[in-house]
Amino acid sequence: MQLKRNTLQKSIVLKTVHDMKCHASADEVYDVIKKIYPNISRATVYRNLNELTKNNEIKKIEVPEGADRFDHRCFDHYHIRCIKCGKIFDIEMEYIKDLEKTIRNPQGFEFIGHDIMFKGTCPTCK
Amino acid sequence: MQLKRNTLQKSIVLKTVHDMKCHASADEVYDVIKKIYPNISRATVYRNLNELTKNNEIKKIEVPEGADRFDHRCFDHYHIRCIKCGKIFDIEMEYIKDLEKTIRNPQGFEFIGHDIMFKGTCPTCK
DNA sequence: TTACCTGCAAAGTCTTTGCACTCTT
DNA sequence: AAGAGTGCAAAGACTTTGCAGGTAA
Repeated sequence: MQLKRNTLQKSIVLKTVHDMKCHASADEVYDVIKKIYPNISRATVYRNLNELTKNNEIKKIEVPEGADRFDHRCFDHYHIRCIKCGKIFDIEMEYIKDLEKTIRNPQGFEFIGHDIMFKGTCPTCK
Repeated sequence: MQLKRNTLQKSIVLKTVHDMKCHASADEVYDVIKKIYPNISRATVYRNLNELTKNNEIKKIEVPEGADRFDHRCFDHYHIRCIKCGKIFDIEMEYIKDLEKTIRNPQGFEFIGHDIMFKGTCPTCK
């Protein structure tokens, strides 16, 4: 499915995620956009972030401990979450394509993929 | 830290998680308890689940897509989440103790551990 | 006795949704 | 013109918290 229409709001959301170059939450994206486009609605930001994720133009990182993050890098990669500041960082590690194949699977699950989330302390918080 | 006091509520919460032998959410635990102990408060269930987690008597599985789950098995292990029914299942796979050691770590993170969450379809939903 | 725990209700965080209006196509 | 997208406010899902009263040690 493609974006059906090109609205100003959609392109601003995409551009903002790309420009931020970090793992921003929907609200952080919203706050940045609001400064240059004060009438945008939070709901519109959420809707567009989700649609851009579906279309693979950005990547959603789902974080159990808090708000989901949005990443301008679309390829699969792993993350670490700092337990002190809560920020998400990229991990420099090859994506393990075949991880699913190493699993004993007597029940017969159909695997689609996996995420690895490391926990730790970032250099700033250490 | 240990449980400081043994209250009826605490022991019921622990017993219920053990007896359920599944990856129940806090609300599912609450619903079961409510049948036999109708006056218990949801807040008490949440508080006790969190305290039991801290004390390593149960294990909290943090799920980005929904409510956290509580597991009676305390050792580290991985899970799969069915994208259709949302249920969590155990994965029969060795915990990779040394995963953190394989990471290029020029920024100098301090690693504490990791979680792997597989995605897929369970036998029932397939 | 006293500090911890409980029940209750309210609030908090993050996200989605219903609705009427607007704008792309 | 049609219907997809928007802004707004409300609601929804999940969880935590403040407070007054209750209870284990």
